[in-house]
Amino acid sequence: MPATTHFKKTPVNDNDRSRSIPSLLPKIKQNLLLASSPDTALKDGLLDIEFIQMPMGLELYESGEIEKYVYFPISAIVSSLYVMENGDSAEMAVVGNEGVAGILLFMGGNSTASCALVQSAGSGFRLNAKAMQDQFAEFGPVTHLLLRYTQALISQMAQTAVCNRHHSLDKELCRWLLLSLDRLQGNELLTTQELIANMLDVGRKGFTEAAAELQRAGLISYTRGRIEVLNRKGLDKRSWECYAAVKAEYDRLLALNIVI
Amino acid sequence: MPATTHFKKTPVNDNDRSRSIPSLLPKIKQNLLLASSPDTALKDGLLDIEFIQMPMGLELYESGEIEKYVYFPISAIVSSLYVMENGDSAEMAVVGNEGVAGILLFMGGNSTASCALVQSAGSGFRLNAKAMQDQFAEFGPVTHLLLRYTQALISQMAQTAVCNRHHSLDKELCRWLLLSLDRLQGNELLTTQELIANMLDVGRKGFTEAAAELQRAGLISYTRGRIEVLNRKGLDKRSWECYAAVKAEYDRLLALNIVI
DNA sequence: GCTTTTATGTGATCAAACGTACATACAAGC
DNA sequence: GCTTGTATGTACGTTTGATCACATAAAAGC
Repeated sequence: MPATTHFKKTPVNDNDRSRSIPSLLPKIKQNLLLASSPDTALKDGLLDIEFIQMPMGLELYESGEIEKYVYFPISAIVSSLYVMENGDSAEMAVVGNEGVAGILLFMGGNSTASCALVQSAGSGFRLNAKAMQDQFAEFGPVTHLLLRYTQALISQMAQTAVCNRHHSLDKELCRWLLLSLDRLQGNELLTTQELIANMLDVGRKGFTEAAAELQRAGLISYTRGRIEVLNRKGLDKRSWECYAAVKAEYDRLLALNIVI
Repeated sequence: MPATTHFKKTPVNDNDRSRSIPSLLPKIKQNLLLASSPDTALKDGLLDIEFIQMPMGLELYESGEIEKYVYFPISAIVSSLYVMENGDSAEMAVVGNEGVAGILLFMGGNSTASCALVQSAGSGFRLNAKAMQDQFAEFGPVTHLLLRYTQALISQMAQTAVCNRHHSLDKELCRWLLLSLDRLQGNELLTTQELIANMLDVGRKGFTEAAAELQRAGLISYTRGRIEVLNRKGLDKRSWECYAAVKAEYDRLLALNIVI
């Protein structure tokens, strides 16, 4: 896929809307949460699933709104942000092909206090709220999988909060880069520094310094709109356990490589 | 209850262990989450519930441990902390008589990355893990209530994270005081500045200044081990929406005054 | 090739918060 | 009344990051 599609302006691509589930199955399996769901659940419950493009900057939902869909990214990355009235915000969690955005939908409250933003362009699926809630209400394997995913997400939020509270920008950046990278193929991110800075709600200035610092240390290399990670281990080490702890918790709770 | 019991050192009081549920019912109803549960659920599912004293500083569980109990505070307040390997920590949420500590128990992962600490002494109930999980597995009104509570808790975590990220100490303190006060009777907190400072993992120095600032503004008044809130509205205003947003979300999701 | 837009680098100032160390003052025990 | 422990106040220097303004440099459009 050429890099230009990363800046596509069309909000959604409905071309694949009419495809039958069987033809979508290989793609569906690329979302690890969907891949871990029993095939029966996929066939019965996901009739309304739609394959969509998710361009960078697309707002999946705003705070306070009632959510109409949940989103299962494949190659896209979604950031969950909490935004205050005065515009102050903080990124709570990153969601990629390991999970689903819109988790609070099936917790009972219809709206959420956070908003979700496509941080890195790509594709994914969306499923309407009703179908998702029905699946959840089965209280079967899918329900338990979603609950464990929720717990993993909570862990990520907690770790993010501590990291925000205590660590300098460059450590935060290390954690962020690794978390994002895990949800992509390859070693490069196509985003501007300013976008990341906005995501973490940190001044671009401070951010630039942190990035420069990491580049000096030989851990990353960046040019306009592109950040390449050169040394994952180095970033990991530099982030203290902020990245490793989150990753361990995801592995433990979701055992993503194993189909239930 | 005399103030001295607030510093009781005995970890748990098993005196009431043998009481039958009916005789405990009035007390049970003091926890709003339990009060909102259908009576049938209380009678069927809570046979093993135990009334306990929760002295200040008691650690209900440590990070990584497998939880044996969940805790429903009545007059106690529990803080949920996330602690890193190097000791850096952050308070994620405050739990009082409106909720339950140990929420992650029924999410599927057996252990939790956070730990819980009694921040203000008092009484409460504990219920063994198995009984709690069985109740949750019924997937009835109690399950949905617990899920909504979880969502409220997530909102509190998110708001706390943003507040940590952006606001000065005195605003954080305002939020914290109000959240704690909501979970107590009266207008005073029996805690030392140092304990609160540890809770928020902020230097005692900075904390003292913030407290002094609030006292100068006539919002609180404190002496050793005792903080009295003089002007709730003032604190609310000063905390921006950090307190109000959390409170609104709890009210919306739990409608605590209404029995389901 | 030129201009326009957008991304990134830099510099200077300012406030908030940390760490450390020390000073004070209240409380409990004997 | 005295000592001891603990809670709180204060002062220093340092660091980090926020803010604003401006300089440079790479891409995009024509």
